Amino acid sequence: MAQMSSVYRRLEEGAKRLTPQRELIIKLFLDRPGQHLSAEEVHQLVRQEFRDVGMATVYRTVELLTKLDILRQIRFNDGRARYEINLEAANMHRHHHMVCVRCNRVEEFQEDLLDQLEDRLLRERGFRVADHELKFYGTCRQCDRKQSNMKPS
Amino acid sequence: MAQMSSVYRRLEEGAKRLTPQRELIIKLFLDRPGQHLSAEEVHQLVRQEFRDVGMATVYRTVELLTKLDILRQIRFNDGRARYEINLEAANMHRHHHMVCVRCNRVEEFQEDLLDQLEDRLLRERGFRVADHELKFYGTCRQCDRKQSNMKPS
DNA sequence: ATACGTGCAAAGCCTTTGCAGGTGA
DNA sequence: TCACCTGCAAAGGCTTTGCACGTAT
Repeated sequence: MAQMSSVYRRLEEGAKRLTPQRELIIKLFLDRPGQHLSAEEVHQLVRQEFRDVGMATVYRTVELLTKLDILRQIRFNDGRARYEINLEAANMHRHHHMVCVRCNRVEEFQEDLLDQLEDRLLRERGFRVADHELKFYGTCRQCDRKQSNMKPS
Repeated sequence: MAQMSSVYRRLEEGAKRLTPQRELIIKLFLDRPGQHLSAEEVHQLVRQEFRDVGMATVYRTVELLTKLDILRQIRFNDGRARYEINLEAANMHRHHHMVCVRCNRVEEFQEDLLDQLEDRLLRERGFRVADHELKFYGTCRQCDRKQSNMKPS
C-alpha cells in the first residue's frame, strides 16, 4: 500500500521507531479515512488488539504523528481534540466538515473554492496561508426531515 | 449606543438580570470589537475594576452571553475557548480569521464567498447551514518579512 | 551502551458544579 | 418572599509529564 510506505518513510525521517503500538494506531486511521477519532476512541480501538496500552502512549503517538504530518488535529466545539489521517499528503483533495448540531454527525465535502481567496489574502494583506479549516454547523438531511415531520403534529 | 440597548433587550428576553459583573463583561467586549478573549483574560480585565470576581462568574457569564447570541465562542488550536462579541447581530458582516502560526496574532477578514457554497450544500447534500467558521493558518506580513530577512544571513 | 518507547500514576490545565450567602424585583 | 447571582472551593474532563522499567540498534 503506497500510503503505508510513505508513512514509514516519514517516521524514519523523524528518526522514530515503528513500534507495534504506533503501527496499530496508524493502521486504525488508514482503515478509517475520513473519521475523526478522539484520543479516547483511539485508545479503546487499540485496546481491542493490545490490552495494556496506556492513554499516555496514545497521546504521545498522535502528537508525534501530527508533527510528522501523518495525522491532522481538528477541534469541533466539544472541547476535545480529534485526529484524522492527513490524506492530502497522500495526494487526496483537501476536505472540510459539516457538523450537524442535532445528531453531531460530521460529513465532509471537497472544495477548491478557497484557492482564489488565499491568493487574494497574500496580495492584499500579505498573509501567506499554509493551512485552512472550514466548518459548517447546521442540520443534516435526516435531522432536517425529522424536524419538518414534527411540525404538522 | 444602539448596540448596548440591543444587548440589554436580549438579556431581558432571556429573563436575566443585568448585574454589575455582567455589565462589565459586556462592556469589555463592546470596547474591543474583534478581539478574542479567553476566560482568563476576561477575568483579569474585569478584576481591574472589580477586585473579587470569581472565574466561575466569568465562565457562567460568557456561557450565558453566548446562548443569548451576544458573544460567539471560537476555538483556535490552543485548547482554550475564546469569545468575541457577535457583531453580526448588530448588522455587521460576518468575518473570519487568519491565525499567524509564528506570532499567534489573529487578523480578520470579511467574506461573502461562502454563500453560494452554502446554497450548493443544501441543494446537493441536504445540509442546511446555520453557522460557519473559516480559519486560515499561516504567516502574517511581518513574520513573513522577518523570515525573508533572515535567509541571506 | 545508549537513546528511544512504554505504562502507570501524578500533576496540570481549563471548565463546570455544589453550596451557602447575598441581592434585586 | 423568591427566584436569581455570586464567590469560593471542590470536582470534572482532557491532556501532559515524571519516572522506572523495557527494548531496539
